[in-house]
Amino acid sequence: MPEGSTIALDAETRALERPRDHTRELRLWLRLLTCTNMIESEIRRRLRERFDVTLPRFDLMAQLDKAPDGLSLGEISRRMMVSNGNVTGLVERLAEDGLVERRASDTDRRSTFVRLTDAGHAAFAEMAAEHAEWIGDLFTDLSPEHIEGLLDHLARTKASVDSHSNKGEPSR
Amino acid sequence: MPEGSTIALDAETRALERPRDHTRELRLWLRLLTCTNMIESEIRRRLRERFDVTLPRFDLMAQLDKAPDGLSLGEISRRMMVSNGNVTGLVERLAEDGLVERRASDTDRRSTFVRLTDAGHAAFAEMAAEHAEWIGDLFTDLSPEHIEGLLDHLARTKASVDSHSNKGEPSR
DNA sequence: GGGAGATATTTTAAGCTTGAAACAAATACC
DNA sequence: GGTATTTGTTTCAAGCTTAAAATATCTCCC
Repeated sequence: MPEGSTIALDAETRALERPRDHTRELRLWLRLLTCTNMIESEIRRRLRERFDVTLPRFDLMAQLDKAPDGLSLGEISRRMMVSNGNVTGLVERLAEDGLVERRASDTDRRSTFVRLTDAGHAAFAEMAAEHAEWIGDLFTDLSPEHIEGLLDHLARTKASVDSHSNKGEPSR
Repeated sequence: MPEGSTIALDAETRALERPRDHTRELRLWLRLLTCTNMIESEIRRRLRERFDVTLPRFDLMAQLDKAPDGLSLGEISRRMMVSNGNVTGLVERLAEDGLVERRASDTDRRSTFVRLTDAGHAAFAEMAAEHAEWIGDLFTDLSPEHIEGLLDHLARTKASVDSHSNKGEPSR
């Protein structure tokens, strides 16, 4: 019973029937998820304990802090990788607390721009400083080489995921 | 003005006042989060489109699939790294769909065990097969060496995060 | 055996998140 | 110029998620 007895079409058929083994890839995905979840939970917990703020609120403020001229809701949504409707509610609650302010766009009447208020800037500056310490703290045991290696590996992982995601290609 | 003129105590004080630079660590955290979010969104989207199921439901079924004898709610909560109350509701909804069944523990009257029904096993098997393909697909561009390297790096990252998290140390 | 504390689960209120539907305004194209 | 499509946002219903408080049961230890 020689191995090469199947013809080309059979090989293709077999590829459909007997998928490759993805054990290592699954393991990698699981570990990536576990790492991220651990860090995220810890940051979330500390933000709540220390500043009584949620992670999504902090993330949104971080986006605005990097954009002094403000951002449209859609741009925030893209950068945070969350749905539009989500941002609407988040901004609404932050505005209630006086941390952000909304302003209609001059050029596009559909669009609303959001930016941090002075109070928002001050609050974020205080949180961001501690947040950076926490991250440094959690990664304390990692050498600079380890960090650079990971950054590189993740960049290539991101590229692979990116080019094999079916995102944004609905009906055409 | 020689550099070494400060005494030991000053060095320590200065360390408190001028925190180290955590730019690289922050960048790493951001990239880790982005990678995970991209993959998670894609998997979430495919699970919904293909099987009309949510990611948490899939994750819970995956835990039960690995434990033929069933798991207590608390054990599920630990393994999924989510709150107890979350699992209560998730199991409730899965039970309504006939995918899992609950049974009181013989030895501990506080505890409930959950396991997949036959329908649950069948449904999960179908989803898991495709899910594995998706992960393999997203990671297609990564060499085996890349994957192993990442697994190792992440394991050490996890260890660092683990030992610097203040989890589960309330009072005392 | 009885009380103190630990453990397993549920309930609750609040907030987060999503996808889909609905609108409104801008842009493209004929 | 007028229609068709795209783009920016909001609304909605459903589900997810959490922390904290409440309940019930178990275990330890004197």
